[in-house]
Amino acid sequence: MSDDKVKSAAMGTFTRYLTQHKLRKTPERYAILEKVFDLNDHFTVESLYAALHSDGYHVSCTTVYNTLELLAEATLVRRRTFGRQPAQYEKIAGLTNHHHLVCTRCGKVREIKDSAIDATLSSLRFGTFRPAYTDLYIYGVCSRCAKKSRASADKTLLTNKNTAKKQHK
Amino acid sequence: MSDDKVKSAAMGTFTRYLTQHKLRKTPERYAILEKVFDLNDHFTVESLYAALHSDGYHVSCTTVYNTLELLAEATLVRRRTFGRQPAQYEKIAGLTNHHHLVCTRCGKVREIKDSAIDATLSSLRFGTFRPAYTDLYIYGVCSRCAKKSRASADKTLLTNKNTAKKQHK
DNA sequence: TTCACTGCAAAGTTTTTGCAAGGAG
DNA sequence: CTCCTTGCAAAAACTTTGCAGTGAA
Repeated sequence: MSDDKVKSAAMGTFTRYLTQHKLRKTPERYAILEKVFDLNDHFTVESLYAALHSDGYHVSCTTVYNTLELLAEATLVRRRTFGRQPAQYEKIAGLTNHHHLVCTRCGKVREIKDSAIDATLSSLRFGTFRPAYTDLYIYGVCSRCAKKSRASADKTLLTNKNTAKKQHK
Repeated sequence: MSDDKVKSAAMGTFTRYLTQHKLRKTPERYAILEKVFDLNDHFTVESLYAALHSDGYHVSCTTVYNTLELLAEATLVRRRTFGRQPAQYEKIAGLTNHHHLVCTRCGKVREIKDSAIDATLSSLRFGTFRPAYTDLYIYGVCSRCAKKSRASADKTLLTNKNTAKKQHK
């Protein structure tokens, strides 16, 4: 499906959602939806807000939050949180499915694709609960951090300062 | 493995971690670790703080945050975030593996167990990245919300007030 | 003795809320 | 014409930071 088709399908879904819930179809809401579907990766409230403004379109922060919540309820956008960073959002349709490797040491996130996981996940059924999409985080230590800790096991005195600082990060 | 064994293993790991990183073994840190391993489910910084205080043990909020971060780095505790709620923590060892069904409508979380998923997940390998544990969230609409929305599709006028209020939740 | 750790209070950051003005239905 | 929405500013909620005193090594 082309990006444009994905976008217009999303607009249709959103319109239906708004109608069904007796909510208003305001220009702000559609402007935000369009922008979200133009972006091809994660974004935060702030970056979306900035992107809209740099397009010369003024929307308040409140409205961005508001609309993203609606879009999330309409299953057009997902919201995720990594560590203690601000919430990240991304459109649901039109993105290839992916999962996240998160380093517990440095917080770095790497995206991965794995069809075996996808197959298992998409076959899930839970009685009355209707799954729409899933989120998988795999925590561990990235190679860089693993190497670092192997190194520090030796030069104990030198790394002293580093480990102390880490604590307050 | 019994709860006590799990706990003392955790204390051993923590001690090793502290030594290796040249950090101090303070009573506060061990008190927090013990409490964490006494709890058998999710907790927040606040509930842990309260639990310690009701035991008559005074630790500051700062120290709780601090120590939980250390425990997370030592892979003894995991940190997760559901929706916009405060971060939830839980011990890693000694809890049976489980995943979460999250309702995108009302935010309710239900724990589930599924050995097929566990099998797939535990077999994962990603080159130099060493997986320690995983986190799976399955989003969808819970039966209660599904029923509610089916109902509101009809009695449009009556539900008007409800949908409006939801927006600012 | 040293300097990492604790606790408090103050500051930050992200997100939510109150309210008046505006515009969709 | 109604009342849902917007935008601003103020408030809230959670977390981090600065600093002085304390205590682990």
